[in-house]
Amino acid sequence: MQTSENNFYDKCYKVISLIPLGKVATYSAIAEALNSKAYRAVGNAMAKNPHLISVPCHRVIKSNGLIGGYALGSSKKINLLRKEGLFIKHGKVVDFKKNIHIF
DNA sequence: CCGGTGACTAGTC
DNA sequence: GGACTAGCCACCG
Repeated sequence: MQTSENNFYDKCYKVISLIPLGKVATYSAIAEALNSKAYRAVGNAMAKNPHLISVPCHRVIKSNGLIGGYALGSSKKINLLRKEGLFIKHGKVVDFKKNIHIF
């Protein structure tokens, strides 16, 4: 019985886990990868973040390049992204378009 | 079924 | 470029 591993949420986590280190993706991009436009639902999946450790949700940012939010605090998210080689300025990723991961 | 909610987005002023 | 509004989809009670 398929406990539950084919939901919209789990799909989000799966796609996000595909993001390589040093790269980022937008909520809309993830929704597109799921063949949907539910970028809001993607954010909901992160908000529940049952896989905060297993999934690099910190690599997910807004389409605007803003950091967005994080379960441990946006500051922690910025710190992690910086350690991955990304540049953050004023809460936004610098040249994030060059580090966007395309699925 | 319906209303409220959210780690969003695009458009307008 | 900052602030506000409306539209958007999935989940929960």
